[in-house]
Amino acid sequence: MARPRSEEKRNAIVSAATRVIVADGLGAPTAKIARVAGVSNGSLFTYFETKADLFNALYLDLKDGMAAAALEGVSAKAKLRDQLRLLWSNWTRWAVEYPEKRRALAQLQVSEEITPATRDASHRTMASIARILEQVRAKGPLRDAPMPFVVSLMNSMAECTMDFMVSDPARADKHSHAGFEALWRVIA
Amino acid sequence: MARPRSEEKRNAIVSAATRVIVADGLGAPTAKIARVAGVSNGSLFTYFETKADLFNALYLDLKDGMAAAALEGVSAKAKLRDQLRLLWSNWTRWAVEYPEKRRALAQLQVSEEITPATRDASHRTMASIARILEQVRAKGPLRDAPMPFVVSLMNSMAECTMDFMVSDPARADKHSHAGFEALWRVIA
Amino acid sequence: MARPRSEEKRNAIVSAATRVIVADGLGAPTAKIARVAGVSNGSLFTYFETKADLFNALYLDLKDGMAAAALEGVSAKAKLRDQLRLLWSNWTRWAVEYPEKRRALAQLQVSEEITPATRDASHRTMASIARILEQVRAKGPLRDAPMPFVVSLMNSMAECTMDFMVSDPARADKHSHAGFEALWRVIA
Amino acid sequence: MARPRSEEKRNAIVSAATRVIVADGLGAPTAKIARVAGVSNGSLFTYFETKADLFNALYLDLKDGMAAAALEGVSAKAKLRDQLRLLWSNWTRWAVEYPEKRRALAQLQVSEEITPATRDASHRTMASIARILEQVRAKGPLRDAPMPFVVSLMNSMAECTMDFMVSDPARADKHSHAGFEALWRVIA
DNA sequence: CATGAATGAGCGTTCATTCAT
DNA sequence: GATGAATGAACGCTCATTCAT
Repeated sequence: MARPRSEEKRNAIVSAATRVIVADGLGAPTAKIARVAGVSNGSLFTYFETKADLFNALYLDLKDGMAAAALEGVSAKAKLRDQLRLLWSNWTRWAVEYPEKRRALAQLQVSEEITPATRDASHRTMASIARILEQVRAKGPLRDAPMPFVVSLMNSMAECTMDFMVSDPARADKHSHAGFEALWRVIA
Repeated sequence: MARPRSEEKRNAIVSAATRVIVADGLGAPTAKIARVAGVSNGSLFTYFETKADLFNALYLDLKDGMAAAALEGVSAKAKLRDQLRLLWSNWTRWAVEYPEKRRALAQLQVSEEITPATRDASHRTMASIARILEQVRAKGPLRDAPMPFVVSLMNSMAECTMDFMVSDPARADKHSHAGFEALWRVIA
Repeated sequence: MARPRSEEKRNAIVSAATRVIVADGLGAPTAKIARVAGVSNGSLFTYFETKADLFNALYLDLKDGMAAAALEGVSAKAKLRDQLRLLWSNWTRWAVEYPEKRRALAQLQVSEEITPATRDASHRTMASIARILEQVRAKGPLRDAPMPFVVSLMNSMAECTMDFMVSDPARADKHSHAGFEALWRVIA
Repeated sequence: MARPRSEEKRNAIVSAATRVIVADGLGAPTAKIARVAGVSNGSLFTYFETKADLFNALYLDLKDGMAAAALEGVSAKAKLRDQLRLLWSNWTRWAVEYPEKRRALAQLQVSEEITPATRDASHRTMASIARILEQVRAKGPLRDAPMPFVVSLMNSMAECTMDFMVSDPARADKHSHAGFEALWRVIA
């Protein structure tokens, strides 16, 4: 269909999708997402042609938001370790602050509905993060490993760290720190 | 007196489920699993009461198989690093050898159908692996981190490693080695 | 704004259900009811949430129609015996005129799907009839029997009468008359 | 199939069917009936070729038992009114004593599975009862009504009476008496 | 464009009956 | 004959998507 009218409505749908996915999984009916968003089930399809489209858009939204949060205040002028440390701390804090977004993202990550194109796009969004990582890696023990491998490693180490921060919030900072040090040992 | 339940048929179903899940995801129709297994759709339900039961059983089967493969030939008398290295090498080789099992397992891992009880049972199956890891950790930098955190880290680092081994089989050994060294740096 | 729910469609479904139940019993597939009604099987469920809901609604519809037919032209000013006689005659004529409705109703009556709430509601619909009966009973031999017992008696005597009117239509009036006289002897 | 071996097993099935029907309705699985009877589901089908056959046999069994109970001690030499009174009292007492049998019978009565042949056979079983009724009717107000009509009337009046006896056992005798007097007024 | 009714393919599960043991 | 596994048609209901209003 044509371009949707109301950005507001689009956002309502995307945000409802996040909450509904967390509650009901990816099998959640589009009708429920629409209801939670406060729009009719028909309207959902004027904003997203298919359910898969909605999920792909949501995936990108979440990834963008996460990357933006992670990069907040990270300056290219700072020392590399400090850049990465701030990045890591922003990132893991985001996860604790928006557990729903993270849960939804985790579900989408493994969904077959997310197209390769979408995954590609999300890599572009993560590019700034990857650039910092690249510099750290360049002189470390993984200097010969493919970059995507290193990115994956960082991602999954971050996931682990976030899981423990979320499940044990009292020691969230401690877990975050331990995770960072582990990462640093891996790549630097 | 009557036809006994056939272990063979049960295995056919479990194995068909593995293949069908890889092809069609967890939403795959039970009827298709039955067809691929060469049994009637009704028969599937004499071996597994519900689709979720089948998935839980499959999850356990796969985890057990994976753990057994990983522990093959690992001797408690060997040096710790050698124990862990063999374990890692067995484990990652298993993933390359049975990519379908790994793909299915990955899907199951994030499924809401897998019950906490099943996850518990799978932890028990992984206990021997965890024990080795525990000894390595005891004197390393993560000596104060919770064991489940370390297990998670190892798991996800293994997953990353396997992904790259599968996608770039020519250098599988290299990736496996790099993964192991990274792990060692993290915990030892 | 959207297509409104169509009363016409609802009626088509209810009416189709009547006919299909007569032909196939209460086990009749909802899909067949939908087909006979000329709607998609999904549509049936926008008008009635479940098959049981449809049956409860149908039950009430039929009871209401039956009661309305029975009370047609019955005036509280007439002599009691004349009131009851007209009621009886209306009632039994309705049964002959709409044998399908009666057959369907008979099935529904014994169905476990009909909820107590529905049965209650149907009693309210029959209240006007019961009131007439009550007055007749008050001075007759059953003056000490519980009202529900008397209502039951009347109902089942009516059922018998209708059965014979339907199966032997040539003498329908005769049977109706004999039934009424028997009833009168019972209660007056 | 051939004639079944064990009369005992047949009875177990029939008796189990009674209980299961009361609990679960006519839709009860044959497997459950078999289990309650303590036989395998396959065995049920060596005693009754189909589920419908079982139901027809059960129907006849129940009717036979009911008729036998009703006729207990009824002597052709007694006065007609006394014969009918004893019959009625036996009959209604049977209903109170075996509420499950009556409930099952009520369900079967309206089932489409009971064949006309079976209904015929049951009439033959009720013949002795009908003969007494016939004599009473011969000189009463229904002397010109068809016998089946009168039998039906008596049946349904008995049903009503039993319902109230079962639901209000403290006054069972009173209800039985009131029912009998009503019947007598109808036919004598 | 917004709405929500309409559509119909699709799914998990049940169950009467058959058949291998 | 007894057993219970095997079979597969059948059913109620869901839901992504379309379309009339």
